[in-house]
Amino acid sequence: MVRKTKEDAELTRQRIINAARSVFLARGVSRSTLEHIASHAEVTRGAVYWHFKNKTEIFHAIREQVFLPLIDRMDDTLTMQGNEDPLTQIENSLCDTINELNENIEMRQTYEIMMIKCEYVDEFATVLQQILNNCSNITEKIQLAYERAESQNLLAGKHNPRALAQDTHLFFSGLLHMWVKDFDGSRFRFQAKELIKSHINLRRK
Amino acid sequence: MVRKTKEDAELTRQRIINAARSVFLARGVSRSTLEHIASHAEVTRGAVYWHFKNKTEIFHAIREQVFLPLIDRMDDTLTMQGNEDPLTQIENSLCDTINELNENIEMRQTYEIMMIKCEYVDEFATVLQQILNNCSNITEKIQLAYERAESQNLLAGKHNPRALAQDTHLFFSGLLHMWVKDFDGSRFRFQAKELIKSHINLRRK
DNA sequence: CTATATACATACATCCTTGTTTGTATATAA
DNA sequence: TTATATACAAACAAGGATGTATGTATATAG
Repeated sequence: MVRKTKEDAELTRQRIINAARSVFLARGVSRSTLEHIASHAEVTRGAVYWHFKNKTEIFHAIREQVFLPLIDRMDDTLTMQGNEDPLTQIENSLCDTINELNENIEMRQTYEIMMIKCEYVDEFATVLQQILNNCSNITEKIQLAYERAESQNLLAGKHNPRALAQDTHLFFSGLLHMWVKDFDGSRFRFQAKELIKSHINLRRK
Repeated sequence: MVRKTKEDAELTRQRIINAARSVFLARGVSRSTLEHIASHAEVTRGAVYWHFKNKTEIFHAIREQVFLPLIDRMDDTLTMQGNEDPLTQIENSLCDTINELNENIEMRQTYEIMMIKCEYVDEFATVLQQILNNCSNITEKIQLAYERAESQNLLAGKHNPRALAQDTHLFFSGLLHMWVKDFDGSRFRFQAKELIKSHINLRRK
């Protein structure tokens, strides 16, 4: 069969993306060929080349599909003035991300690909800058929350919010890396939320 | 020229390893061919195949050459009973690693390759387990130091050493990842030691 | 109803890359 | 001194992988 409607076409595009995510995860980005992806999506390389210029474009599509919404949500959780105190807000936003990783297969796979199934050279090197930029944004958001916590006199000791935010960000960054590497869940996944909780409790008065 | 003495042979072996490190760094592990490595080492693929079974073996050689001594040194710094207090001992051991990254080119390159220029699939997947094991060891060492700090009544608040050690480990793990990604040094490298210092100060009474 | 653009499938040409095999000069052991 | 193992270089064989070019059926616009 050929020539579907626009909806059909969009559907095969999505199937190619999903197939690519599975193949990238299993074989790594560089060892994945367009033939692997195509056959896993039950189409031919012709279809893949119709929807994407090359493998790199598929990679970016996968990345954006997961990370663009994620960044928005992270921003919301941290900025939203809920009825919790700022420290709990930080704790919840971190735990939410862990929850998403547990429940959202696409997100979990995408994280794993970006962290340990991809080589950041040539066309992929630009992604590193984007990652660093996102980190800066998140750290700033966390800092704002710590500033609110400080003004509400919730913090133990007299540490400045900037340093606290950077420390929290690095902690969480490390946690995510370990979470991903901990396949069987025996080392980090099972206690991720407790680690977050005690990290935040370190700062509580 | 052919057939050198044993010392000559060992020397070319080392040149191949050094060449591979450079090539891996520039092109990523999977895009690096044995021809790239050979020509960069000014030998032919024949020499490479003589010294190594394949690319994977070179990869492991690079890894072991840097990480085996590193682990030993990290152990020493943390276990050695110096005249500093345990918290300073932890701080110093982390700062030492940063110093090494700054000064030791091979180590810096190797870290970068392992973190962002390598895909952990198939033959490389086993490395993940080794990484997790190393992390466990280091965390335990840090925990012992925190226990000493606790018994010397150096800690602010009443947090258990295990949680503190895990938090420190995750923080440092995140820091190393960011350190590597921060090419121009504008975001993390320049303040890495300050970040370590304030992380430790968070725990100080 | 017809023409055209769309959404693919198929076929083709080219370039690497890998692993192995063979050749060879020389250090070294006997 | 000679035989053999060593430390490579050079040649060989074969299989992918990529990008493009071409073919084609059909939705859709006019």
